[in-house]
Amino acid sequence: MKPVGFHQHDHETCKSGGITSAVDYCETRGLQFTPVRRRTLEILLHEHRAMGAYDLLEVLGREGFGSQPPVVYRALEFLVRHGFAHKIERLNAFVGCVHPGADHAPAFLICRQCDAVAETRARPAMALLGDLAGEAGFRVERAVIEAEGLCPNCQEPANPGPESRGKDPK
Amino acid sequence: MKPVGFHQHDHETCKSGGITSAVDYCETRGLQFTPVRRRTLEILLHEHRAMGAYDLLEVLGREGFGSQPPVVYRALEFLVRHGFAHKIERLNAFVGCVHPGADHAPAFLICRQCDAVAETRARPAMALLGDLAGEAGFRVERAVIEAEGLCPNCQEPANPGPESRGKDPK
DNA sequence: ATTAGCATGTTACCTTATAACGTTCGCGAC
DNA sequence: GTCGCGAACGTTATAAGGTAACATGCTAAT
Repeated sequence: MKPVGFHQHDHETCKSGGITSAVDYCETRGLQFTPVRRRTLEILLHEHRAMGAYDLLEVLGREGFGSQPPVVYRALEFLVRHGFAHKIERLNAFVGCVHPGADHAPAFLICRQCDAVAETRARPAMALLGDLAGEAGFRVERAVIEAEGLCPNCQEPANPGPESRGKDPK
Repeated sequence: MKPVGFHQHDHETCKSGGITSAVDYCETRGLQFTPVRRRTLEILLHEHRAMGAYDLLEVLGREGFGSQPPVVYRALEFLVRHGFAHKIERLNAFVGCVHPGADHAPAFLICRQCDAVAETRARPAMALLGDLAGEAGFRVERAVIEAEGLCPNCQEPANPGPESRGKDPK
């Protein structure tokens, strides 16, 4: 059940950090960090990988929250809107955000083997992209940058797929 | 019905160019550029914007091809696999590729107003991204880069949405 | 107490995508 | 020639992702 981040890290800390910074953020702006929203973010942070809305929904349902799609989509919409989570377009899935608050132009590194997702800074790449686009007269408002490949763990031949939780090699 | 490219261009040429280069490519590799595949590409090139699979399917169906989803998804899979078309993840939609063959690390500029999609070179941004990822030990295999914003046409206040074909401003 | 706003829940439905299976056609082996 | 094969196409059925619309309950302001 090891939560596959790219490197060893104190997962408890990164989970609780994500939550407390969401709490703070909401408090200072009068936003309601309600139980579903909180729990949804907790699950995302705990799993530390991209999860489909319906996977989340199943968990929420089992825990006594509503079990219909709008429940989870609304929670996700809130989390994404305020930067506590991100949608991975490539996967139609969601990840919790580990760098709370901050300036946030994230790019994602998606391991095709174990589904782990890491967030990295996209600012430089964004700038370049903005320039290129500018030459064409296009004004960029936001950009999706998602790289797919192999994470450090999965590059070691000894780790063709971390225990049972990995994807089929297909 | 003006096919909204970002700037004026000889649309006929870009259409027929796309087709003939696909024909060539397929010929030299013994690939079958069948009627459905050809027609699917023609439609994409003609429209010159991102189209949903089901939009395409409707057209194909009306023209006497099969009218069930797998028909269009298979054609698209072929076109995408060989680089004749691309999927825009952000939109769950597809565009014809105008730079046939070539080396191809495309980034997309998506106008949120009129749905026009332009392709631009992503190589420099890719390189940057690859470096950043490398620092984290991640090996990038491919990347999705999709910028959303306003195309030159839609930046002019006079063009809040090109005639009837545009999106609702919402 | 009344009203307004927002969050939650539900039902019903739409869109996007794939699995599984049968048929047809072209082609090389025999 | 015809047998067997692989590739493409077609179908039915169903999975997976996402939203519209409406009812209920809480809280906060008047």
